[in-house]
Amino acid sequence: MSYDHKSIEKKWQDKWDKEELYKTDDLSKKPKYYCLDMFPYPSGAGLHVGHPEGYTATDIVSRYKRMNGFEVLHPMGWDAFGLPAENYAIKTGVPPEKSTRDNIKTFKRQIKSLGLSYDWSREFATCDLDYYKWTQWFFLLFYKKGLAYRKEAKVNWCESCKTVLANEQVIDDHCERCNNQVVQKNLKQWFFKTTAYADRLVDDLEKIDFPEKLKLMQKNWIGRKEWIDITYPLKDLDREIVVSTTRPDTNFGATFVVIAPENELLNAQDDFVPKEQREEVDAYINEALKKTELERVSEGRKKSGVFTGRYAVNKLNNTKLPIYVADFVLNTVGTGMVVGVPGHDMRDFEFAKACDLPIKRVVVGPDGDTTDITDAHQVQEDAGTMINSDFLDGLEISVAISKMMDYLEEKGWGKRTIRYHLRDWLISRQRYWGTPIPIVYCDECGELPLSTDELPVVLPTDVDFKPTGESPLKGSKTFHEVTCPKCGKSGEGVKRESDTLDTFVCSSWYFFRYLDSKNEQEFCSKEKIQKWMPVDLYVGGAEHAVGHLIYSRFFTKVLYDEGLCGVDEPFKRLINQGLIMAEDGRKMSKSLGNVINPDEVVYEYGADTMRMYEMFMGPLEDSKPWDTKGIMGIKRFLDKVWGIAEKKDLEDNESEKSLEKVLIKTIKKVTEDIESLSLNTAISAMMIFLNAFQKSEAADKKSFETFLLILSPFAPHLTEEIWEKLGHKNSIFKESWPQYNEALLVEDQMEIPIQINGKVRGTIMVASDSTEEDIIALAKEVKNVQKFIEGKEIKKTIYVEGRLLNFVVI
RNA sequence: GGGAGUGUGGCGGAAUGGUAUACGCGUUGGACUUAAAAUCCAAUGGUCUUAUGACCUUGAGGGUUCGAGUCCCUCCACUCCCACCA
Repeated sequence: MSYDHKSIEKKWQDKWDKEELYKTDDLSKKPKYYCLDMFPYPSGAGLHVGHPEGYTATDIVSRYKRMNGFEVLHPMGWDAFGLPAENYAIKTGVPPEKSTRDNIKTFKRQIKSLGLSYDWSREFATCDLDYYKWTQWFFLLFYKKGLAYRKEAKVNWCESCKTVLANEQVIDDHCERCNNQVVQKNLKQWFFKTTAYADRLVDDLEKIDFPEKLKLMQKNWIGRKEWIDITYPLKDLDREIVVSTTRPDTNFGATFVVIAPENELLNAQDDFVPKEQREEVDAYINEALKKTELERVSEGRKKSGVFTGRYAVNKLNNTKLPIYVADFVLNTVGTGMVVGVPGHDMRDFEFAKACDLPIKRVVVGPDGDTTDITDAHQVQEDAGTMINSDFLDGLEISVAISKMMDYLEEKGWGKRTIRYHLRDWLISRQRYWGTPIPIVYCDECGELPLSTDELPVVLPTDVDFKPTGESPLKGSKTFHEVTCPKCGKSGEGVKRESDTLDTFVCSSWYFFRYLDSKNEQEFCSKEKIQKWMPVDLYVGGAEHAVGHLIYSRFFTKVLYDEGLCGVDEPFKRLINQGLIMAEDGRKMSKSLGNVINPDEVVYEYGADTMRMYEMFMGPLEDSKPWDTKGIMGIKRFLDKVWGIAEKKDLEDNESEKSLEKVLIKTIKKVTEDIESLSLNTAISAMMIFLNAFQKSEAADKKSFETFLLILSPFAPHLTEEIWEKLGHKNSIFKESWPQYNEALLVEDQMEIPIQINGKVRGTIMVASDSTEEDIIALAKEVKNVQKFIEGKEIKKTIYVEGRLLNFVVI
């Protein structure tokens, strides 16, 4: 018996809206629960089936928490600035503002069709003027605290499109749009000093409930390690160089030093490179700098380099190390120089082979090999015993590392330092569709921040989106009408910053704005922060592991230090939902034509079926393939529920004992499963109950109503409709979550499997209060058991209370 | 190259070290129907067996344990993240 999902779902969505059923009360005395989804980027493609997965999970938790007496904050908004809208504008001429607003409309309609219990009164988009005003305010806060600064950095540049490219627009070193080769260009750019918080970002991971996998990703990304800066005197020049390493243990095996082509030591003004080598070195550097990082890596790891003409002295053994310049060394790592130990580092080995440099063994091979290293397979990197290394001989590598560090520090030749893989966050973009940066440049006074009462800096509309090679805001006439905050001059010589902010800046604080989205005086009032932070549950994709989730933590820590927020971690618990794959097991993509449109599923089967199907597919965190046939299983389940409500013979009689037990088990299982977000097994449990209910001779109204309550967070429309049909005046969501009495689960009989040597040979039914002796005696009478113990010695008997009995025989 | 994870029926998946395959899909048979769909009932890991039952089975191989899908070791396959990071 199929129910009319279209009219039922529409009816309740309208009613919930009208009655503002999900509006959150800031003044409520109930305990708070902040349940948050990662807000979507409203793309032109519309909602994807991946979105409802996370949204349904948080919706179930929100409804469940409300029924458990919590005041729940469950908001939604739009991550609205970004590149796709700008690209669309370049292609079609439609302004980003227009296409973005249209997309938001579509997204909102689609999300609403799923019956999600958001408090829409708090909605905002990051491109709203009164949102990005506060994003600018955050920039000024960071600037004031010395956490925002400007320096030269490389950008990807496409000569034919005359534009800067984001990393994701560079495909295999070529421009996504025109396929032209991408080059690197230096520009002055803005940074946030995330590195200042590196330690706390690592250490505080212990305080929060994130997936271990994600914590590890963040740890590795921040990459805190102990290094040692070693000083090397130069030969024939009264100077020293500092080379940093995490592996000083192999330093007796050093045969050369390599320096990155970008390194400033190699500048023409510096006397580091002797005259006779100048030409050759410059030629090499020019070639190297033309290549992008990607190109440098992708050349099959072929090594090249030239001798600089200079030598460093290894004080450990007074050997001369020739200094080379080579592009496999990265200037951003350590001090931009590497000591080459070709015997025990693959890259150094390849380089030594390429430049015909000597190779020295200082670690014994795994098979006791102590011969000369001539072949790549002999190169050993991270384990083994030291040899040819003076005081380190015989030590394991791990021990040798700290011993060598101690020695170098004692001698005053080196100094331990903590270094990080994390770099400062490059936040400026040479783009139009983003938050303008509130900085003014004056010919007289230089770089100046605006004061906060001059905000917002409004994004102008008199802009040509077609790329010209410069930030689009540069060409606006109105935008640069500004007076210098210091000398008051205006006109020529006073200009605004024309870069915009990375959209990740906008999304680093949006979870604060929901708390107080209409506040015109502050980004959020202190009382509201005090009341609602931290977010109790945050659900979203794993792709934000080392981006958004680090930036948001960084922002919150800055606010904490500024005394504006009482907690220094924004998210108490985080869950990553897995990808939903296409039916063919591949990723859904437009080009493969295997995309499932949620609108069609909702239209055909209803929102409740769609919601429950996505929850039933498998564990929330796993990636799993879509199966259109599988939807029918859920559809049948909901139709059955409807069918029961339609039947007139639902009586107020006493429920059967056995059915009552199944119900208690179901409440317990669903309650625990929602808490742990194991929603697939919660649904199985409800199916088991429904099967039992249908089979039961005395299926009663009371049990059915209790079942509706636990089903309601999953299938809100259907349960609400049935609730009303059964004569209730108030919304089912105003009811309390059912409690269960576990004591009623105690059975007077229990089934005990009998094992012989761990193999089940029979089962017995015994009274629940039977003693071990009783059970053993009964077990020995089972025919099949006797067959296996006859004529054998029972060596040992194991009884696990209420679980099983095992005879060990020989 | 580094790090993390995953391997269970035809498929998605379930199992605090204690009766592996719950729940759903699919398939097969049956009921209802002139017929089909829908619905309902039954069966459904494999091999052997008349039945009772026996043997095998959680990627492969070993180990610990009275007992292993679960813990340990070796190997194989796949997935994700990072990556010339010194």
